[in-house]
Amino acid sequence: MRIATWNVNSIRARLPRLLSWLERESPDVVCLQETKVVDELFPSSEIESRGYSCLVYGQPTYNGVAILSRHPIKPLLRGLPIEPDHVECRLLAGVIAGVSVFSVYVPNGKEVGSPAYEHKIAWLERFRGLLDVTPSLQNDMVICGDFNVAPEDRDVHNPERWRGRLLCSDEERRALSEVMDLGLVDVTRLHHPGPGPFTWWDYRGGAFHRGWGLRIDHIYASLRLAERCVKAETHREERKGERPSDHVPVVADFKAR
DNA sequence: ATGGCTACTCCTAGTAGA
Repeated sequence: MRIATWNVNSIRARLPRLLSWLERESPDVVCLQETKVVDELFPSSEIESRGYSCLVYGQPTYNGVAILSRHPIKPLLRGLPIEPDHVECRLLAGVIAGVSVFSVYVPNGKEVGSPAYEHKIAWLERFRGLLDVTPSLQNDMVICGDFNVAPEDRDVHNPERWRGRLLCSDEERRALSEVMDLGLVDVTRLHHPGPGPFTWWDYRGGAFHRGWGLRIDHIYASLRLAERCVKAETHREERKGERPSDHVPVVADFKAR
């Protein structure tokens, strides 16, 4: 089973690239973030014609998550329970072939210490609370997404320059590690000691060309599922060429039980 | 490096992203 995650930075802007990538890589499951579109305008028919079902949870302009699958999807969750009045489409989950699949888009945080930053930390804490009562943790579960956190220095092209800054601050890393401590495995790290592989490069300043990347997109598997992970990679070629997202896909392969 | 992209929208200029 091939499971992927990709922050596409607008599903409509990225549709041609997504479709050709789907045909080339044939993932079984794809978790998308930053789709930036309401559900009625999600390009479901184009994706379904390539053999995928779509589970979507979107809003105009901002955020938006989706799960594409070659196998039937049983919807599980849309958003964090008890969301405040301000709705943000950042979490979607479904069950696919016995695996609980989560697509998450963690808030960016804007600036260390800002209200947006506090919201990011609180969001991770609430997410932890949700997972803590999820029985799937003991079974087959995968949490894919843009976590907007580079967990360690080896996830950063220049750790000294980034130290303490947004995406790398101690508080963000601690909030994420408390989620991981519930019993999740970073499957990329099973196969790559680092530095990298990076998943995001700023659009500005030729960051990709200069190698100024971060690893902020992750595939986290429950202990039981992680045992079956035989391969994990990033598709950095998707950062090249015509109209790329600023993120690239992360792809993991799991052997059958 | 922190600018100097990119994509969005009921303000094509202002906001957000990371």
